[in-house]
Amino acid sequence: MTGESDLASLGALVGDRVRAALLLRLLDGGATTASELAAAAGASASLTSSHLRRLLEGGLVSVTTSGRHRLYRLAGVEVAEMLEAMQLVAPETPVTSLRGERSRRRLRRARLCYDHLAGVLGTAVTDGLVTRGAVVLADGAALGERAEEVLGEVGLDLAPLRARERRLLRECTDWTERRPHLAGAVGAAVATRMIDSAWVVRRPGSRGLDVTADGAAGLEEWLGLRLRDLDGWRETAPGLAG
Amino acid sequence: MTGESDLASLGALVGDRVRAALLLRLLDGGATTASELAAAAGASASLTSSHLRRLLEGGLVSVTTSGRHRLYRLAGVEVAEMLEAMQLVAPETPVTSLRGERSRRRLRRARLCYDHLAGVLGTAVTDGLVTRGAVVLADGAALGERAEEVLGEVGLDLAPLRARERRLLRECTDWTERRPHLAGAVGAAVATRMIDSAWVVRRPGSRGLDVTADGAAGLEEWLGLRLRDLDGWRETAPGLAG
DNA sequence: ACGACGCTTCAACGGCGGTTGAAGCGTCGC
DNA sequence: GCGACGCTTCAACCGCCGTTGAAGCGTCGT
Repeated sequence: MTGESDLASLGALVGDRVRAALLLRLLDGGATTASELAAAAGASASLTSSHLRRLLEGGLVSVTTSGRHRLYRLAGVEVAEMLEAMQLVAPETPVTSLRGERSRRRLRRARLCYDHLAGVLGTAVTDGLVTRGAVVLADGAALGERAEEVLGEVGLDLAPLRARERRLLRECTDWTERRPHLAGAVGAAVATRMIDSAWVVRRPGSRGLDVTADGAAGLEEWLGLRLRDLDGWRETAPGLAG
Repeated sequence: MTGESDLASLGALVGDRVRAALLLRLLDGGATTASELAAAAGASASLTSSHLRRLLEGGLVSVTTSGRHRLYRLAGVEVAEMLEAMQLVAPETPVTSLRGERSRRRLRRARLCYDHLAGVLGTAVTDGLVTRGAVVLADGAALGERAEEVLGEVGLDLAPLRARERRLLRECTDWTERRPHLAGAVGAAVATRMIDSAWVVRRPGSRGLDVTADGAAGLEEWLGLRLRDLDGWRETAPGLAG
């Protein structure tokens, strides 16, 4: 019993409706105010505050105070990875409303998984990188021969990434797609690049993403991706923002 | 809220002292009787039974009945991976007793992580495979040029593994060592081989492993591993069984 | 400086869930 | 077949934790 890791208290920490909603909301990797978190979790300010305090004490989130706002974020990559691993096991909550169904589909289409792309878009970009020889997913995950070249086309330089101690590539099994997508330093860099170039924009108050017209064009040129043709893409309304 | 995965109920399921102990006990990947699980969790038979029922309903464990015994095991790899991811985040329970300290050290030294090696032994074997060019951990995880040859030396054939749909290589960050070790189909095959050749033996009632004299000799010959010289190995008593 | 606002703290309530012990049920050994 | 055994089920108790509403505290606008 003793000397083991304390799974029980960690599980209990995640095992509350409100706290789980807070963690999922924070899974976009951003810093979020307490009030926005309250809204996202559908809970009162006081309740949210007490739950955030417990998440803080449990080391799952960190906080930086900025003026009269307190910005919460996930405590680190391990927390995000843990949440992803849990989502892979957790059953889906039944969809009750039309709103819920729409937001579920949007989330499935494109979202941030802490710092990299996930959803249909995430797996498609990964597939595209594989096709173009930038990434190899045969045995495990490795950089392909054309990695420098392909990533360079969108202005990504591998050198600074290699310098960091963080693992370059990591596979992350997508919760909705049940297929691997690209994570690690390279996955994060690709996501950052796409946000910076406004190929995708964050959907306010969610970890969901919208692909812009620029993004659709850019992805087709860069990786030969035709978003419209992807499984699970057209299920929803237009899908292009901006 | 709706359309998300139900993290909360999953967390709550893990978030109980007894259930967490049961899951950790099952993390050796084996099938275990209800009574042994009760003993491991330090709970009464009836209590254990009710908890196992909930784990069953939650899809975390599966059961096969054999005579008057019921054999429980983890429901799948995803569950094991989730538990590993959680252990990486969970704090360690404070060690209270001498017994606890000894078992903790033994666990740290060598154990099964569902189907592959973990602990000091797990990372050391992984390092050895990297050194010998069977595995590359530079960017992600991939087979090295000498994979066939090196694995062949202990009678492992990659062909049947490739045929399976399961990913060949996966990195699994070790909870105690905080470093990657080898998982995936290859990691599982290596562990199975070592158990079959009696290089290591399961410690009864635990996921801990003991290295035999044969194993120590074999590992030195195969990978040039000198167990005695490993960090964290000699902290404990002899360490050789059989 | 004043009030509005963002957020936290506190005390009190209510209910879910863990725990127990005894009874029930099927399986194995003699 | 009988009893021992492995395991599960049930009813009842009890404690903890999530929830609420109001009060407190620091920060920002004017």
